[in-house]
Parts: sequence; structure tokens; C-alpha cells
Amino acid sequence: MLKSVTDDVIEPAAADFQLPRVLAALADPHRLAAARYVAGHGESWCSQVIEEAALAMSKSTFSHHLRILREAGVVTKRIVGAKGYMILRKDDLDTRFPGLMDAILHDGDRVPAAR
Amino acid sequence: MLKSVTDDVIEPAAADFQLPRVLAALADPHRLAAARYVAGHGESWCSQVIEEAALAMSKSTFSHHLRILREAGVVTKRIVGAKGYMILRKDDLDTRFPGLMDAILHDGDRVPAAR
DNA sequence: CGAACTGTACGACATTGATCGAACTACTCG
DNA sequence: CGAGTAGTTCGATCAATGTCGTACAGTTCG
Repeated sequence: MLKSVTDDVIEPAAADFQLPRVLAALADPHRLAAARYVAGHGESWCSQVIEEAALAMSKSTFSHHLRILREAGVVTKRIVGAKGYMILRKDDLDTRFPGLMDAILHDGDRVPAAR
Repeated sequence: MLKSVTDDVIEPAAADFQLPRVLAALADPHRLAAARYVAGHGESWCSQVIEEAALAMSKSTFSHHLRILREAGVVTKRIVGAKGYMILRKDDLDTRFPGLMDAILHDGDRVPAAR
């Protein structure tokens, strides 16, 4: 009863993506920032994202957000050694929701200074 | 002190739209359905949307959702007589987040049967 | 005017969600 | 092996959200 430990999360197949779920996953500023970071820097491991994307939260909280993103289908995880790499499922998302990620990642928001 | 009564809601200017807010507004299946209904049927009044979009909820709940949509900038309201018409702020949304609404409204989701 | 209709505001409540710290499992490296 | 690093899971909080019913304010129309 310790399959691979770290994992209980179900990552849906592209065909099972649900728009509301994806939107909800990206509606949180922290998760949006994480997704953007990964989109712009390619595969990145958790601690890296937390630090470099300047997400002020504990690792356990990040783990929670990561789960939401994975369950929505936004990212997938690849374990390499002790690190867990996050990868944006850009192709699947583009297939299922053409234009959505471009519109979201493309920014259009980018907090204009502090706020 | 009863300006126009029904209203306390602040509808942001296009320049003040915040992506997370818009995404959160559309992340709720009911609100998404309402937005889609309005997108497809043009100006519509509340009761009409509740009924025709088959939203199973009380009027007060719908009113709550309408507020969220308005505060996010997704729709605006126009009062005509006793009715309150909802209008999708498509242009503002397109200006601020090119492609976003098309990707979201375009469907791509459309619940495949019951589920 | 008064009944009927449209929608909002206000509490109340239950559910979900974000957050943390601690305990734990894996892997890496010296 | 043992110290250190990487993340997850668990339980506990506390805040945010969805939902309803009731009370209310404008409008319409008989």
C-alpha cells in the first residue's frame, strides 16, 4: 500500500477535460502564476516554481495547488529522481479548447505594477 | 437614498478587468451557461435566462451570480421598465483578453450528455 | 389604487477551498 | 549508512462561496 507514494491524483485524458474545471484551476492567482511560469520556462520542478514564480506559500500548499492543476488537466507531472517536474499540457489543452491557453497565458493581464 | 434601488454592483471599466476574476466568474457551470445563453441569444432578461438556460436556482441565487458576472466585467445590465437585461461585454472582453471569450463560448465543452 | 411581476438585499446555513505545520516516504550524495 | 533534499498526505483552521427564503422596492397594468 504505497504504490509510488506521492500520488493519488488522477490526471484526465484530454477528451475528459472539463472547461469549468480548467477555468477554476486557472482562476487562482497563484495557480495562474505557476502555470505561466511553467509555460514560459518549460518543465520545472516544484521548489523551483515556488521560488522563481515568487509564490509565497508552504510546500504543502503548493502541493495542493499542483493537485488542482493536474486534476483539471492543466499540467502533468514527471518524476525524475527526487524531483517532480511540472509540464504544461499545452497540446492537449489546445486540442480541447483552441485558443484558450494562448489567451490566458498570453497575458493581457500581467498585473500592472503592484496592486 | 435609493438611487435606483437595485444596484450596488460596480461594473469595472475594460481596462480594469482582472483575468483571475473573469476566469472565476466563468468557472461556475451556472454562470458559464448564463454567459453562453446571453452570448447566443443577445440581450436577455434574468427570468428568461433562468428559464431558458435551464438554470435550476432561485431568483435570489441568480441575482448573486449576476453580480459576480457583472463585477468581473463579463456582462453589464440595462434596466428597461421592470426588466433587467443582461448584455455580454464581448467587445471589452475581446479588447482586454483577445481570443479568450471565443475559446470559452465557442464551447469545446458542451457537456457530452448527462454527467 | 392595488395586484402581479421583476429583480435586489439580507441573513442563515452548508460546502468548498486555501493555508499551515507535522509526520512520512523517496531519492541523492558524501 | 546517514544527512539533506523533494514532495505528498493528514488534520485543523479560517475564509470564501453557493443556495435558499423572506422581505423589500420599482414597474406595469387592470
